[in-house]
Amino acid sequence: MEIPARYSPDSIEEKWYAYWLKHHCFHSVPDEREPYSLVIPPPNVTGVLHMGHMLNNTIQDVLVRRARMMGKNACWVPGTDHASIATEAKVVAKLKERGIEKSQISREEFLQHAWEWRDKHGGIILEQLKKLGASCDWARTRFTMDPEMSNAVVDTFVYLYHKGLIYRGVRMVNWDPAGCTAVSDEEVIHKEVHEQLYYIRYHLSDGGKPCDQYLTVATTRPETIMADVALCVHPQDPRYRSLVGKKVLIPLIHKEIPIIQDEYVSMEFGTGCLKITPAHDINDYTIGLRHHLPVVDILDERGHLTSAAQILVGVDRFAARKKIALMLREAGLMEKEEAYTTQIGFSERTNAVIEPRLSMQWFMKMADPAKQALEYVETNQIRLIPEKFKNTYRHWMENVRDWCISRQLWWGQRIPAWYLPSGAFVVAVDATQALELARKIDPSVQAGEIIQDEDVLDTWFSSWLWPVSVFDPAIPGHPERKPNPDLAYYYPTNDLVTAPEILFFWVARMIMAGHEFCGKPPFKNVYLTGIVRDKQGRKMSKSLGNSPDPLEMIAQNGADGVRMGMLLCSNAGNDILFDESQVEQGRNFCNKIWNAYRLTRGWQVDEKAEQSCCSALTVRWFQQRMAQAISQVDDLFDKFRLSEALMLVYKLFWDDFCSWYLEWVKPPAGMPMDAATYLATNTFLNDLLLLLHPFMPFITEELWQNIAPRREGETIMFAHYPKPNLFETDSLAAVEEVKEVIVAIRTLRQHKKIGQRMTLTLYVHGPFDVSYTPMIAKLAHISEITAETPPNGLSGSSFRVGTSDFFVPLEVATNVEAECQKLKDELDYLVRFVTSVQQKLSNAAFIQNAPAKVVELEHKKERDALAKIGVIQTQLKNYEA
RNA sequence: GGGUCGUUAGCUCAGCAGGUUUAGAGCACUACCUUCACACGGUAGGGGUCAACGGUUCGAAUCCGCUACGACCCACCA
Repeated sequence: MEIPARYSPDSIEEKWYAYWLKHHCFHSVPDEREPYSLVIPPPNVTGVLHMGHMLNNTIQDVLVRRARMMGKNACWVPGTDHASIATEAKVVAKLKERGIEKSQISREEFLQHAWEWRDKHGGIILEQLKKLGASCDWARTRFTMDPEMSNAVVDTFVYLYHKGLIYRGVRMVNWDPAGCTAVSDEEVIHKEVHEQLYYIRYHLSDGGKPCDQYLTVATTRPETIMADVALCVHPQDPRYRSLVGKKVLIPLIHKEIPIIQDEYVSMEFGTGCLKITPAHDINDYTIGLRHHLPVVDILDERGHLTSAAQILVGVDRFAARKKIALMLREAGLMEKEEAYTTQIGFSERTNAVIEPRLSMQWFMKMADPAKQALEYVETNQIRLIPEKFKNTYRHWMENVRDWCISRQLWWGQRIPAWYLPSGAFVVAVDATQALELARKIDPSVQAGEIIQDEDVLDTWFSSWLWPVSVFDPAIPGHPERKPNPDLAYYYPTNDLVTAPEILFFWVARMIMAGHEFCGKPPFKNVYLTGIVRDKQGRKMSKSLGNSPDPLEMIAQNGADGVRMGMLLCSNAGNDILFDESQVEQGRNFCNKIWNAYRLTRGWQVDEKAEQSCCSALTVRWFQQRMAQAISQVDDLFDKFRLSEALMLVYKLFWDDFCSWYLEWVKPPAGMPMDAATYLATNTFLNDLLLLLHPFMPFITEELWQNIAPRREGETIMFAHYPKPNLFETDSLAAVEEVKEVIVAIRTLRQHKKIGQRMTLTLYVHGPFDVSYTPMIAKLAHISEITAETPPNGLSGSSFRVGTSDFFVPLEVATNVEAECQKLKDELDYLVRFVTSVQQKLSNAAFIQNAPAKVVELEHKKERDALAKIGVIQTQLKNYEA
């Protein structure tokens, strides 16, 4: 049986994923076991896998696989999000390519296209997750626009409306002129931009004709001057006091507007004179309300000037800005222009500059839900990992504003409100119920006369129900609803793994919904991953083209290698500077594991052979080491320190198991091995595979299947995760000293150019436990270790481990001068060190104040260093003699 | 403008209820080695005044203050 020297993942990964699916290993149904549940942050239905997903889902898979092995009934629910604005934008673009404008087709036709698009591209991302090894319960896959999921959303709306938490009103909202929709505050991203500050002259009006006298106004948005309804100055500003109450003319259109005063205006900024444009600025809007000013809206939904602007009608706002500036210059009304840096809001989805716009929208009151959502986190009923996000979370929850939940889109759950001809409206789960309610207002109303609201709900208004609705879509609004065993069993879920950027969008709102509908928070731990960045620290994005193709990476290095690469650099909450070399490290590790298996596979067992002393000692040591490592791993998992847990297992396998254990027990080439050691080695390998499985599911399954006979359907996924045992730190420390001795002898050989084959004798003086001699003998090629004093005049080298001196007789010519210099340097260093320790010890305050333990430690340092100095001095003397 | 977090080897990070650390790990690097599991390897090794300054303390990478730089969050001065 020939096993290749290199591990090749592709066929193996495919084989085991199919096997797991075939045997329904990922599927979970409620039973008497303790549940462990986790819901996927649903990716956009038409999205493709990027590095962020890779990281996020690898972490989830590690958690869920470990829980499963620990005997819990683990359930990881997958699914996708309809992502209303993002998907709608994609469909609109797609239709445009085919020469179809959204405005030319009906809502129904558009939705048909959208569903076609979804059927074609939806779920690709879930297929990609399978390549990663994700152990999702695919039978439970949900989509936020599945009929029953949508019903839940509608029910929720109706329920909250009747509870008084949802209302409709005209408000200044963040308008996305590219998406032609309102967006919530959270979907606006502020960026610093370099703009111009224009200083524009408004001449005073003399009965509609311009006087010579003028006021200068500084603005970044000259294209909105046509929407001005007043100029405003500070009441205390002496420059303008006499002008208040007079009128000025808007440049270019010569419309007369008043000069008013308001304390809002800052006297220091610009000219101290502010133009008031209520329709296009939130502050101006509030000032306008205060002074009962009219609202002149000159922009349409796409950000083009309307006829209300009188000039440049139909021109885009930014083009208009340039043109107006030009016209003002030509008219001699532009006093000056200066560079100006300011923050501007951009749409998260379309990257269009957000336009403050007055419009009728639906809102949800957030004050009360936020209070409860904050309390869960403050009282640690929900743990944020890392904890630093608590501050950010608190700040947001304490300053939350009402949530604009309506979107002027078609792709999504349509708002369940119906309007009567009179303009009154009713909120109901469907048209039939709506008609009933409508007739209570106007008994004469007919079915065809009530019209449903054209808008849909914000995507987050469906995803905030996710941890509830995936288990039971029939949420609230149904007081008579039946108890649902899935919800009762799996809710609340255990962990949520997501990105900090959606802590407010999604996590906070899920907490609110969970509380509202289940009376309990939806999860216990929120693990916030970092943003995946490239080596230069730039966010990985499609537009930058700096994101490696995850599937390509898996094809190159195997899913296990990629998972390991992701995990190694993923400490919670910090951004991840991703470097493909880490994936290479993962791939190399797979190969190491593979070859350790190859080695043990090749061993012949001799039932009659006695276990060697060395092997017995080694097995005993590794038992201790395993026990220690298992409890360390448990501890790291409790703290969600996944990358450290993986590193620990990595070193356990590579260093402790391969470099030490296997080398110690390895029989000489062609020789058989005793049964006891063989059995122990297999057990260790088995346990190591179990520890590794959550991180690297495929290779561990492959090897686990091979190291012992398995029945069809059996899988490492349900093998019992190793439990921590007690271990003796003393014997572990003893073997650490053994390793040190071996390393010292190896170093000696290298420096003195003594071949590995040449056996040496070792003299030891001190408390070193000589019962470990066989282990040293094997790896350092020592023929014997003796406690005798070496005969006088014997040449050789000495070293020190712990508090024992070692001496190796050597008859090799040495470069005495170089050797002495090296020893002198070392001596120098030690003398300086001892001096500093002694200084500390001679400090009365230190002796008085420091704990006895610390003082004793310093004494020990002194003793050890002095002893080392002694050894070196003897060596030097020997050389000089 | 306000706030949060960070700055430890070339890189990514751990250590931070002050003293068992004369600051650790992995990767990268250097030298030697194709020796019978693995060159996607072995053995050995080099590398940091813990961002700067000041303070508290017998003692500071660890606590406090300030500065610089970086990241993020929040915010209606046009």
